[in-house]
Amino acid sequence: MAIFSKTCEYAIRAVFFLAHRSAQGGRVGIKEIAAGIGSPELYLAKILQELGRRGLVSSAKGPNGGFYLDAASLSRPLSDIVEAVDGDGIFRGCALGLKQCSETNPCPLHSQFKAIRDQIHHLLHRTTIGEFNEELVQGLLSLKK
Amino acid sequence: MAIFSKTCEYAIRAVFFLAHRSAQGGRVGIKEIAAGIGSPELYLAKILQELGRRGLVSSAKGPNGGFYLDAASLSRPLSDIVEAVDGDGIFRGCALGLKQCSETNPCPLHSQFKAIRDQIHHLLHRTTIGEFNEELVQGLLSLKK
DNA sequence: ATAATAAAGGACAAAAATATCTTTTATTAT
DNA sequence: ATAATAAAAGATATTTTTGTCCTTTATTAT
Ligand code: FES
Ligand code: FES
Repeated sequence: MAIFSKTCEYAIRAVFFLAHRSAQGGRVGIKEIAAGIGSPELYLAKILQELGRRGLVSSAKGPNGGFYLDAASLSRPLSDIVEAVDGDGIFRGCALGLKQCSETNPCPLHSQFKAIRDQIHHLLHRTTIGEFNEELVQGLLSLKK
Repeated sequence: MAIFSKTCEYAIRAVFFLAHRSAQGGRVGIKEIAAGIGSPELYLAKILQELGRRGLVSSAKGPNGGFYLDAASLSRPLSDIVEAVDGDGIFRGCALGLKQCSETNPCPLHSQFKAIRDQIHHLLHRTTIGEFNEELVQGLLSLKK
């Protein structure tokens, strides 16, 4: 098991890719994004459609069309992507799968895991989509392989 | 998405259940365990079979048979269960799904996530299977609902 | 207007995870 | 020895996730 679903991994990588590409103002076709992050093209298309519905990415049809991020999207937190794709289970769910995580009916791992979960939440909440553009441009960070 | 697979959640809950039940020396049938943690009986049977092969639980066939944990099992870390069921992805895998997580080819979330992953690893490694028996007996902790 | 381009949408397919069913094997008590 | 018990093992079924295909819609350039 990974922290995020595969779908969510693709979504985050794609949005990072888009962020740094559309910082220069251009639009990016699905083919280029998929090649850039190493994902199945048509599956990624579905994912971006959903993110589009939720206002996390923008797109334009026709020649010179493609996906892009506006300034508003660039400043949104990663947690928005994660919630859109994987829901809030990773933030609020019980580590051992109890119906609901609570202080009054805690599972054995509750107190320890709550602390870790909160860290994940804070990390994703304070990190914005556009935050890594510089490093991506400089090739210090990777979205592929 | 949750932290662990459903299979792994069942596995941990079942082993906790067994731990506190076999502290008094008895064996516990699969029906009772499944009812105790709220899991599908026959699916749990498969899971416990696999844990048995790996020496994490013990079992005996026939009348008065059932599952139990010996002293050795009680002192093993939770990470053994997690690795047996979910593999080591949660400890070593890249948050964004890159083939391998490394310092030389880091994804944008690498440094932040590595810290969190390490915490999860340490938590599961230092926590033993038998550790919560007292609280379970006292009903302070829950394995169901 | 027409043709070309590119995303949107709906239907379908394959793979993996979860769950169930049936038969076999080992153990115990009679 | 025999019958009853309970886990092991193997086969099958269902559901969810992941991935693909095909048609439609919107936009642009000619
Ligand atoms: S009840 Fe399990 S993590 Fe809170
Ligand atoms: S490379 Fe992604 S978490 Fe280390």
